[in-house]
Amino acid sequence: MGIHNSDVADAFDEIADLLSIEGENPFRIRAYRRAARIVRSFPRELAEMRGASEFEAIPGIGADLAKKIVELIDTGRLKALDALRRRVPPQTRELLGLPGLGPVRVRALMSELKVENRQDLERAIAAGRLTTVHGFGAGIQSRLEAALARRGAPEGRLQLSVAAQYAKPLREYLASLSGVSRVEIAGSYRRGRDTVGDLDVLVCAARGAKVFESLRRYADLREISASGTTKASGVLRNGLQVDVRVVPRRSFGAALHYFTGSKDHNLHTRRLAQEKGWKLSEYGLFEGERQLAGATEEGVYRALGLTFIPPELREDRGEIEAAARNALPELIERADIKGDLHVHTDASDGTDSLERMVAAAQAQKLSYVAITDHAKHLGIVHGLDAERLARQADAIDALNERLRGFTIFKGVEVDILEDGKLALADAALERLDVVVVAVHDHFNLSASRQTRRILRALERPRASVLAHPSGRLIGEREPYACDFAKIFDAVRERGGCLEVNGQPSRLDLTDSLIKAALERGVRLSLASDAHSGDQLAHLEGAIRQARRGWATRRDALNTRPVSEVRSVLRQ
DNA sequence: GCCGTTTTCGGCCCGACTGTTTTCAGTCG
Repeated sequence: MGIHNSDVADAFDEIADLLSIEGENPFRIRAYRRAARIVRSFPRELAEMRGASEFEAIPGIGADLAKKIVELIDTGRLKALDALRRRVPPQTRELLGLPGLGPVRVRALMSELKVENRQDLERAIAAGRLTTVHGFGAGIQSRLEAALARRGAPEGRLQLSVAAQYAKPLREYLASLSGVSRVEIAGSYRRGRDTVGDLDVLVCAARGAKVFESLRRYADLREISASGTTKASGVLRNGLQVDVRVVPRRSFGAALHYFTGSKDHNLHTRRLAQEKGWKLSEYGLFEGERQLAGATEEGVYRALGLTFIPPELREDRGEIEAAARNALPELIERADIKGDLHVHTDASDGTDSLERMVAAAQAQKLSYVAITDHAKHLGIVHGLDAERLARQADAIDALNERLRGFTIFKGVEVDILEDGKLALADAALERLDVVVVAVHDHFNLSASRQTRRILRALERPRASVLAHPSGRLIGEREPYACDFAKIFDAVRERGGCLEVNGQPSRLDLTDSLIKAALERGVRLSLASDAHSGDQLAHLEGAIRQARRGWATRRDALNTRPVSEVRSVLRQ
């Protein structure tokens, strides 16, 4: 059993929690949390790397944490964590997740009442002992009772597209209120992250109280948990947390910057301000009392000596340094996209005919589309065999004859079998323009077998696009274990493409893997993987994801005109 | 615990809201 990055991150998070309950130095705790975040989204498997010296080169990982990573990979354990668990009962962590309970109050519960987990807490409340502890009043008790009654874990993160269904109506409602001049959904929603934990809503208005009064009447709202003069928090009926912040016009840009995040990006920009002797907060950039910037985000960045940083890049992954050098990438946009190299029809598991998919692509202002129905394989519904694939190719040739200014590429999406062979023989692929290869089963092979399997498939002469390359399904399945660096190099060397799949539940590649791939010079294919005409809109998801991976127009094949695409695919 | 064209020691973002307070600590983002 190998150690994955998420195991390392989990260990660091647990250390941070337990240290906080112990009352350790908050900056030391922050270092562990930061390291956990970095490791969790790190594009390479740490276990595949060379060791301490390479770990130390990662910003945020120093000598001590590098040694701990080595120990965890080599032995599967961490002595420091084991010792910590003996000093602080590990179940106390679950108390930290309850509203109003932080490290100080958890420590008080442990020492005063011997409360170490949720059950202990329930019993203490039932016995009426909670309010005997200093700092615990009736208010906190009733909040805790409510939280304990709700049971289970708090609602997890929503897929971005699901969150959008709630964000858009809320935004419209708030924007319609009198006195409100502008509303933005900020946070990870605005950064285009693949999942959203809560909605951070920024409202430009002179007075917060009136806005919050109206918020209380919003039909989809379940409760308001906090409400002051500039800030209110509530929960929608579906459990989604909503934080609304009201700011005046002169602070709107600074507040939008602050509320968009990410946390690490904000900390970094605030440090920049500090170095110049200034102060950056949600109210603006200040030199003493004097406001230097704040009405617009552009103004805040400019005053800090930075070019405007698109929200998708704000993860403190080098964007601030790049902006200081005026070296940010010109991120890919919808208008750059000329075609889609991965769509399905009702010949396999799609719902629309070839003709309707073509019409939908034309309506999306695309100039080409590749029809890539599934090839026949175990578990694939209505997959095409060589004969049906040939008949579809005939139909596409005939339809291409009639089309003006639009091209249909003949393609297929073919399974990579467990041993790396393809589910169709090379001969059946020869006539096609685009061969999309993909893993659809056996996700749990060892990293070395999974890597060998995919590398072998990429050696097939006609394989051109590796679809949804990590295999992850958001909230359901993690990326499979595999040496992505080797796969990226193989794709580049054969002149193929890595797909960025825009299906809302996939968004695969992930942002950090896209960035890693581009650093290795790999070309992308941004694809909708549409199974119906209206799903061509999923291209938007692929574009957002590619932007988060620092992709420019030049990084994607399907920003090129049809002639160039054909020659690249045929080489 | 990390990090360094001011530093290898001494810093580490900043503000809102709540509750139990009587001037503020704790929590949250």
